[in-house]
Amino acid sequence: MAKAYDPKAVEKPVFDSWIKGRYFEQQVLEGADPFAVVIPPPNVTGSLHMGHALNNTIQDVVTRQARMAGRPARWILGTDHAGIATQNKVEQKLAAQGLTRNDVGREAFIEACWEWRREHGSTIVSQLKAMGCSCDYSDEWFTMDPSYQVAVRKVFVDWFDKGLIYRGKRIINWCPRCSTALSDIEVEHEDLDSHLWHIRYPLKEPVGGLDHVVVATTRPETMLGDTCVAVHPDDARYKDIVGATVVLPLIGREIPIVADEYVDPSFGTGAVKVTPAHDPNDFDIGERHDCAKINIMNADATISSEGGVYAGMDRYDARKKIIVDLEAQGLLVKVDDHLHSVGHCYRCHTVIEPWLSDQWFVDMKPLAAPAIEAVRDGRVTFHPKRWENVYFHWMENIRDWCVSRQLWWGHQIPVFYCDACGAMVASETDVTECPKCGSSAVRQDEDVLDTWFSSALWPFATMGWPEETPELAFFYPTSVLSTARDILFLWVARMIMNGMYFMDGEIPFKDVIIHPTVFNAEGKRMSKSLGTGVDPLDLMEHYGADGMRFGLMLQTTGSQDIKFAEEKLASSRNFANKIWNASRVVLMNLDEDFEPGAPEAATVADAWILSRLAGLAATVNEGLVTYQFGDTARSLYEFFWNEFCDWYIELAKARLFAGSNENATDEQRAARQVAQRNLVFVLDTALRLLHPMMPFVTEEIWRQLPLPADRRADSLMIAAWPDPAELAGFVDDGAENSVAALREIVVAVRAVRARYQVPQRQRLEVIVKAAGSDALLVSNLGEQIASLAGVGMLMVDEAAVKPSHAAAAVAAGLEVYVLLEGLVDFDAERERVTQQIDKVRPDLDKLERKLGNEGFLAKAAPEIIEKDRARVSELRDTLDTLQVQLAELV
RNA sequence: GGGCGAUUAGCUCAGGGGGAGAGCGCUUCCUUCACACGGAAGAAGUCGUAGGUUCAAAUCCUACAUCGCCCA
Repeated sequence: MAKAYDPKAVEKPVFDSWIKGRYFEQQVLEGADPFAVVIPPPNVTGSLHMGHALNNTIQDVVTRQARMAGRPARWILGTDHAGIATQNKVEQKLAAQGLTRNDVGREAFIEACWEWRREHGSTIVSQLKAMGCSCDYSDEWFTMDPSYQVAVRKVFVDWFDKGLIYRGKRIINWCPRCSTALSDIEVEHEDLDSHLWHIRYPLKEPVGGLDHVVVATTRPETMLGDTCVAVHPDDARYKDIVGATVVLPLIGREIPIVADEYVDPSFGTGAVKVTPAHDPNDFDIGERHDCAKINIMNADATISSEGGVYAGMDRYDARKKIIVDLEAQGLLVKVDDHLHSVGHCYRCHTVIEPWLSDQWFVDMKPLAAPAIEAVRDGRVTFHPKRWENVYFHWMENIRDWCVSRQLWWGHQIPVFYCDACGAMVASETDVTECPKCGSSAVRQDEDVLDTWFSSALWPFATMGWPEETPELAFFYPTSVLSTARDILFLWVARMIMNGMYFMDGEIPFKDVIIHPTVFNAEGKRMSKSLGTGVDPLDLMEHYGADGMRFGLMLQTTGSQDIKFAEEKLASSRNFANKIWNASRVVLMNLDEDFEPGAPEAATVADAWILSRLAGLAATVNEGLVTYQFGDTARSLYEFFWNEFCDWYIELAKARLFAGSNENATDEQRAARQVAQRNLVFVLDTALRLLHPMMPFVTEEIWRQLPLPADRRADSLMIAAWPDPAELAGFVDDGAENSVAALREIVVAVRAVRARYQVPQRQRLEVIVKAAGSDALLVSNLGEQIASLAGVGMLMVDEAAVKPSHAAAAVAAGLEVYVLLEGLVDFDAERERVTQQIDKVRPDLDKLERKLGNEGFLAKAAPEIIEKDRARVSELRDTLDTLQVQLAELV
């Protein structure tokens, strides 16, 4: 084995061996308890970012654990066709040749999209492989696969026939750059510093001395499309002018003043201009008062021919010009500063235009009801649970979903129109002849469906639905869905609704993990365009895949944000190296003829490490099934480094070395073998527990371990998960206490050595003052204490008196004297002991006061009182001892 | 406006009624035959502020402050 762990040398061959062994593939296994995960399909245009790195590590950890625990585990892989994003990429490519999609035509454009996907679509999959993700790479899905198209069409036609999908002229969110409608949740709102313009609208005829009304607006340019002015019906200021007529400035259109409950009298002037074709609330007001809906904007956000002299101008140029013109006419009353929430396209960040157009909608309320119930009654559980409230809030206020997109790349809406008789039918197969009149003048709707419409089918369409496949029967519902919070509505909620609707009310997954969002070290959103991102591939280059994975797991706590700490990856890389080297020392100390065997609690050290191992197995098991990744990673780290490496291996060395000596006795040889077997057993078990988080280094080492036949497997990833119940028999509180005492004494002696800079190789003489069971304990641990603390002579004496040339310490409640002929610095010792007294005394005082408190004695739990009494007695002993030591330092 | 989260050592974060913890960084010592990606020993915190509940609060409750996210 190399002296240091080299991820580059290990990862590729290990991964290839997993592929070769086909361990990632999982067939239907009737009668077994399946474990399935569907990957949140990454955008086919995308490359791996930190969110993916974290999310896929989580999925791999739970999948690997389940697989080792014996469940048939399948992690279903694939990508999303990402309508807008892919179309943008291909349009950019065309633009480089001076072409637009209209130049090449729809068919050629779609072919270019497929071409793009063939060239770039596997990027992210290869990156998942680099991470070691145990997805089933032989079963890769794409939301535009032919069979997936069948599923999408079936869903659309089913809903269409049941009236859950309808076409309507509504205000939708229009992205002028992408030139498509978006759903409400694809719009990101951002508060921008803007203005509230107060504009005077003259009345056609004065009413009761009033000759105008002042409206306040954040969007003056839309006035071109105003078709009424609204006030609140109870607003005394405007009571008289309701029903009067206003002459719209710049345009000259006569429009009415209406009274509507929607108007907030306290906002602005209490009078609002109403533009039904350019604002959803205005649309509703317009509907109630039967006002015209005048669309003053083109698809590219320039002013349409309805906009008079402003026609053809960009919306913001028109705004400037309109303000100038109003001011010139004396109609601009004032301009206030105003913080305005502005919607932006989630794909390109262009400001959204609320726009009146014909679109397809899904009626969500009937779909939402059972999906709410499934979370309410716990069939679906969110982790952390608080996300359920966010889900409920959105689902209970759900609005209809605009699913049509004016794009070419995507699932074309399977609705066919007959130009001869005007019939409209939805069909799972292409229609070439009108089913009503037989005409062949039939054309398909030109729009495509929202990408999320297809990805909402992911948990069952990836199992072959609508075919009744064995996979679907076996693996659905899936076990866990892990994802980022920003697609809770876009995807998770819709999957639950779709799953329940099309799978006979069966949920698509039982547990939903909403993992933290990874921000950069400054707490800012990671963004490639802003250069604030960190590339997981770079991180793996520096720290290895295991280092990156474990470093991410350490940071995955219940918090909703991670301020990315690269130093955690560095310590995780060091941890991988530590695992490597600990394994090296174990393997290097095995003999050619080593016979694997069961562990044996032959010494207190053995009993202790086996007890700790049992505790670790329980902790890790519990941690992983409850998705406590940070805690679990910490437990593994602490056990392996601070217990196994720092203490057990060091303790075992004495037996290993003594037993390998030429002159070793049979007894020593036997002890060496026991130590060897225990080292192998603990390492074997620890590697299993570590494997889900650090698959590469653990696999590489594990294959070199000589194991008993019943513990072998072709790969660690399919070896048995340690069963906490089987290990529970090793729990040994006595051994844990003994080793705790041993550690305290060793540390105390080492501290003296460090304080006086006694060279490592110089043996020390130590006296421990102890009586009764304490004396027995220390005597029994004598050899170990001696070997770990570099002690040449250890004496346990009930009546020991501190020699004047000794440094003293208190450890495990016992006095420890370290003999230092001519070395003791009395002044320094006095200062140190004084410091210790100053530290102990306040603790003791506090505890004594507590135990003198009658309320405490009356109400606290007996075991707490007992524990505190024991502590007081120990602290008092310590304090007494320290005071005696101080007095002797003269 | 409503909701959620965060505030603990210089930094990044655990801990969630009963002895303040880790990693990194820092100080001192050590190339001893697993590991310097290492070992040994240390220093370092009025647990955001103010109230309250309790025998007991970093931990529970209520306000407030600051930062962040979501919804309208």
